[in-house]
Amino acid sequence: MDTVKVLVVDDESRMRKLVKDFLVKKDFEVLEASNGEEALDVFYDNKNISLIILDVMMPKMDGWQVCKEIRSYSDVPIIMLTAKGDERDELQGFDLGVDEYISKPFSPKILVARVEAILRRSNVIGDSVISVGGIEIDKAAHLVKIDDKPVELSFKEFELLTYFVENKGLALSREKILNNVWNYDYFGDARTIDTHVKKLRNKMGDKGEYIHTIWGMGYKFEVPE
Amino acid sequence: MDTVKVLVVDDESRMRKLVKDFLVKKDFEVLEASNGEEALDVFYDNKNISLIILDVMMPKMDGWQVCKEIRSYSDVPIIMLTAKGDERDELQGFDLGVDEYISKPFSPKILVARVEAILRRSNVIGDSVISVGGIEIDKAAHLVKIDDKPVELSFKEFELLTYFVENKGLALSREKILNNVWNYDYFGDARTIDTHVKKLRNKMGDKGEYIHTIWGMGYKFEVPE
DNA sequence: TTTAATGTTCACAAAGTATTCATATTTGAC
DNA sequence: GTCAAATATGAATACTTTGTGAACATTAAA
Repeated sequence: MDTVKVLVVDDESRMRKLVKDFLVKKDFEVLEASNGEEALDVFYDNKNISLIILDVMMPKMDGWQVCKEIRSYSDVPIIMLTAKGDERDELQGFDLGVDEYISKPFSPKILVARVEAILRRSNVIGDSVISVGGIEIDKAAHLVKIDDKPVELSFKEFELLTYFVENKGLALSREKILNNVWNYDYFGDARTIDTHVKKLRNKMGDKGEYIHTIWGMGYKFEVPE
Repeated sequence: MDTVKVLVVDDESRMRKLVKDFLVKKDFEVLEASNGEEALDVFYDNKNISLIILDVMMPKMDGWQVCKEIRSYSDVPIIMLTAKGDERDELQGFDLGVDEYISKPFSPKILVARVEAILRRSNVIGDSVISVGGIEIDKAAHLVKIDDKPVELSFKEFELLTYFVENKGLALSREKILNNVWNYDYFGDARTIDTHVKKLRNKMGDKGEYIHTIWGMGYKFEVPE
């Protein structure tokens, strides 16, 4: 399986190093940022960051702002680190869509354990086979089977189908699809998606109908009852 | 939407009540068990329990055993409660597939916030579904159901209905509707709204009557008592 | 470097939707 | 009830979005 990328954001390099060392030991790939602005830059420049560990108190742009900004684009899991033990702060964090909230000082081992727990829950690690309505996606093997027959998909087609399946039942705007299957800074034509959807539908046979067009909005993957 | 079921397992009834009260306030349905064996019974007798809050120290069968047992059958999210602050215990918990680990004493509000965070991550709590008088609008899925039957609405119709429902009971002038459902710089005929209202009413069947005309003023969405 | 596969863009056809408009109907004031 | 103004309605038209095939660009493999 590919390495899992984690972005660690803290203004203290000592703290970043501490966290990084423990994550690297568990085979995570660690990216770093020393303030909020940098965090956003790094996040948008790298496509598949799986989790963000975010310090609250930072110069330029604090953790809350970073969290808000990122949440408007992405559902990536976020763990907040803070020195304060203020309950209201913590509740505020959860309202912003934070997944976990850890007070300094903390045990690095436990931080890593929580990272793994959250990634497990968000299907990033663990079972790499998703199966829905006769469609079987093996992320680790980069393989798709439909009704137990292998289907040859290109890289982008695979990514797109995986994104659809992982978000089944949800209406997905072209913008959202671009942000998640392509890079955030992709400046291409949104119609590219249409072309890929067309090819996907063709290759999927009957099951191509599971990808519904929502006119004026985007697409939705849905399996019949 | 259906209520979300949470199973609270603790041998102290005082503790169960505390947790239950806070969960009920947030519209969760709470089931209780006072020891490990009971917890398993309740879990297997109830199909759709969405999350388990599990005390570690209990007579008969402790939290770890319960967790192990349940994990061999189910991926239901589990939050462990414990009096100890022992790191090794906590790591052991995560290894067993625990999602969260909270030390007593804890803030009930924060417990509830963590419950919600985990359920959000496991896609149990979807983006809010608005439901009024038999009309159900799922914005995330871009879907409208009337009396549990899906209704096909066009993009504008969907937006218009959503606007009505989100402002039920309020008299809405055409100008206001134009500014909110259309763009502020929309330069078209206000009669356009009439046409869309007409189509909406048709597609809504009986429930079309919920959109009232306010003569000389605009429209109002209202459900009968 | 060449070749093959994949990804992207584009133009046009096809489908679906929004808007306008003419006419019918309803409403409230007198 | 009558009238004028407002709203409802259906059909025609204008517009937008999407599907599709082919050309072009890019990347990876040979």
